[in-house]
Amino acid sequence: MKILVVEDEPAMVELLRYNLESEGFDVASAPDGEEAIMAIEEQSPDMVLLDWMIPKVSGIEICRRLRRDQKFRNLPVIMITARGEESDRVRGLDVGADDYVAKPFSPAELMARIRAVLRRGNPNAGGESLQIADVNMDLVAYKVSRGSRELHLGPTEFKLLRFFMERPGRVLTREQLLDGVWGQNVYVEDRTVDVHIRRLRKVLNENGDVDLIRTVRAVGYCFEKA
Amino acid sequence: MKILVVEDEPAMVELLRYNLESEGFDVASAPDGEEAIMAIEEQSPDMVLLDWMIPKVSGIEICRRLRRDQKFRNLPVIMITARGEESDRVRGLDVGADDYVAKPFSPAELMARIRAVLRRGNPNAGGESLQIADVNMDLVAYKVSRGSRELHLGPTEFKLLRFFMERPGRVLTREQLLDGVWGQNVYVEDRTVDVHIRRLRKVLNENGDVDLIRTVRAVGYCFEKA
DNA sequence: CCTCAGTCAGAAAAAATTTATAAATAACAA
DNA sequence: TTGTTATTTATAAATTTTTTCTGACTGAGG
Repeated sequence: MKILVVEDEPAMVELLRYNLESEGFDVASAPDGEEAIMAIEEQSPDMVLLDWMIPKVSGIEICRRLRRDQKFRNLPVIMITARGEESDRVRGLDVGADDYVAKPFSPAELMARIRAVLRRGNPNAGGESLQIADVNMDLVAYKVSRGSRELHLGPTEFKLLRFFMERPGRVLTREQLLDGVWGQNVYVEDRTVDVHIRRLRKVLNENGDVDLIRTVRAVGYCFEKA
Repeated sequence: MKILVVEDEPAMVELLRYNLESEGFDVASAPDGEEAIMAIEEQSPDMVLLDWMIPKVSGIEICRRLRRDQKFRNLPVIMITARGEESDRVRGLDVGADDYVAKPFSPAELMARIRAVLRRGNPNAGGESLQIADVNMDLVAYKVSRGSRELHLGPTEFKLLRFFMERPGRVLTREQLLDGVWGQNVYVEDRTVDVHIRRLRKVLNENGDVDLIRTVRAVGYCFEKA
């Protein structure tokens, strides 16, 4: 779980880094708005702690941009700032921040808010199994079954199916699948996805079961919800 | 959008009701924990404003129960309470509340927090589907339906319809359509647009439905608003 | 060995574009 | 109005292109 701290005061960065690392998070930091934007693109953190008053591009502006960008729309953002005025708080939240913490803040409360925001973003976390239609994936035992039939999946097929089942009903592009299943800086061909889709289908539909994976031509694939 | 207010002081309920209704929410209320639980089951609100100190079953306990219940795991909860101590705030958030507001609070800030929490819960709200007349386009699942009938569109028809539905009631020239749907440096004949319009019409009006695409002679086509 | 990931290449399927022709509409003159 | 003509759009069929499917092959690693 990586958290990007966007803050220009080194002392504050260190305070946050210390607390976050104690909670087991990876921490990256950026001292100003421009670097923040680059860091978000490059490191794809799981959450951003964003100071309002930072050089170059303001926190508010960054937040607005993230919310407009399809790719980062759901990236959790907590705004941190010295401005405690109510109107500022309202503005911070309305611009799309997930939460708002005023300086000076208590580290324990900030950590609680971080946990709360992350818990929301990942409502599946904590769940030990996924169930879509008649397909069940046991994330603890790493076993998958369709109906009463146990399925044997290779590691990649497993991750692929999991990625699908965490996003049922969504059409996912090959690029999204490669990023999510293979990892972001892995170079493999687009066609590789096709092949694994085929293998997954083969196992999933061994009996005459209906195909739950829908091909959306020129876009990608979708695991059907119902 | 229905919000359940769980609060035992009538004056506070009225204050909240007034503010919420001004923002266009439906409001239900429950004076204690037991009634709250029933109200959640029966009315299935979209969000709960939960006072910590209420009779019978405490707010904390209700929150805990909701978080354990598969059915209500994702129901947004904002805790409201007189207790402003940091340890209480941490506890409120860690028990699974989506946000925490201490009394006395400013109505404007509470409303901003409500909007923020609802926005999160509904990441689909931000233009993930288009609806014009009885035609619905789901941009996440890539599914199009007219009335209750599902339609099958090829990639180009899909993009074309999307382009139209994003600009209902506007007459679009073939050139505009080619730029918008095909891309700006693609050379294809004008007639190609006609062909795709025809295919789109065919699918859209398979039943005896009225044609929503109006031909504007010597200009182009228009997707009718109503 | 055995399993599995990745690549490739040809087959198959689906969809896009062009072409040719028919139909519709507008413009205009009688 | 009524024909006539020119222009524009509709439609089906043919062709081409794009995209996906599929089986087979290779090599890595247990």
